[in-house]
Amino acid sequence: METTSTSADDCGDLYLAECPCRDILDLVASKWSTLIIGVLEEEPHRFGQLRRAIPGITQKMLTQTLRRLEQDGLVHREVLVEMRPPQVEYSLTALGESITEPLAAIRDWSEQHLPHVREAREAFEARQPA
Amino acid sequence: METTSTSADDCGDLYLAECPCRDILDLVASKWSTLIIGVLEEEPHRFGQLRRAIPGITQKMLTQTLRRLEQDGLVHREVLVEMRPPQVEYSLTALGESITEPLAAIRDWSEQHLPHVREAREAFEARQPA
DNA sequence: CTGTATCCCCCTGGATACTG
DNA sequence: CAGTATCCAGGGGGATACAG
Repeated sequence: METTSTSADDCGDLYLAECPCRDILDLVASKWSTLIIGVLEEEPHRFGQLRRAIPGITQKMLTQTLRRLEQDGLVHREVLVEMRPPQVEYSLTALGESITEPLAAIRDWSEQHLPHVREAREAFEARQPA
Repeated sequence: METTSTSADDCGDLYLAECPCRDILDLVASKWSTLIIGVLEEEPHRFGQLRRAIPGITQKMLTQTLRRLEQDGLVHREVLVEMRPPQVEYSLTALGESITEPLAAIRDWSEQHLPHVREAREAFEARQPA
């Protein structure tokens, strides 16, 4: 593994199949991760608040995705009250905050180019009658 | 996540569930899309060349992913020879080239922060004995 | 309120065989 | 060479019930 060159086999060359960025893409790719990060980017949320902030999500997926984000060091989980009813607050770590920028890059690209993608899709359908 | 001027609900507010960037994330997220884009970023490739350039991919996924990228206007498909054996060349469109930058942002983040993610994972495992 | 456990469906994606 | 068609296993993720 190279130290400084940022070249060759870490992601640039043809052999990107096991490239580390796949790890991150898988993370970011998951439907809910980005939504959760997007919500936490604004301010810390408790479990129920997150649930309400993200309409379609199930408890299972919320827990599951939060665990993964926590495990990967992007989200911090803090138990506010040990008693019943429990209160748990989730917030972005510094690492988590840092990924919002690349995410924003994708979002910006989407906003900017989605119309073109839509056009392309229509043009494609026009060419390929279903 | 700012709600700047672009109408609130396209990606800015809490209601990002059906945000257009999900479309793009899904696209970009798919395991093979980024690999194919990464390869085509260097130079146009024919079908078989792509197949060889991306070790683990099956014909099915290559075709399928290429179709989608073509449909979304990111990849251009050109039939070089109508006869047998057929020759088809794939290349990035201008739109496709433009997405390589946000992709690079993610890749850069990965290279920069993956060690931290790894640390976080180990620390997490240490805390949560399986 | 914040989870865990279970069931189960469906879709992704792999393997394989066949066609123009 | 560049695909299409078919079969099928595995896992993601939804719905629901239950626990601390």
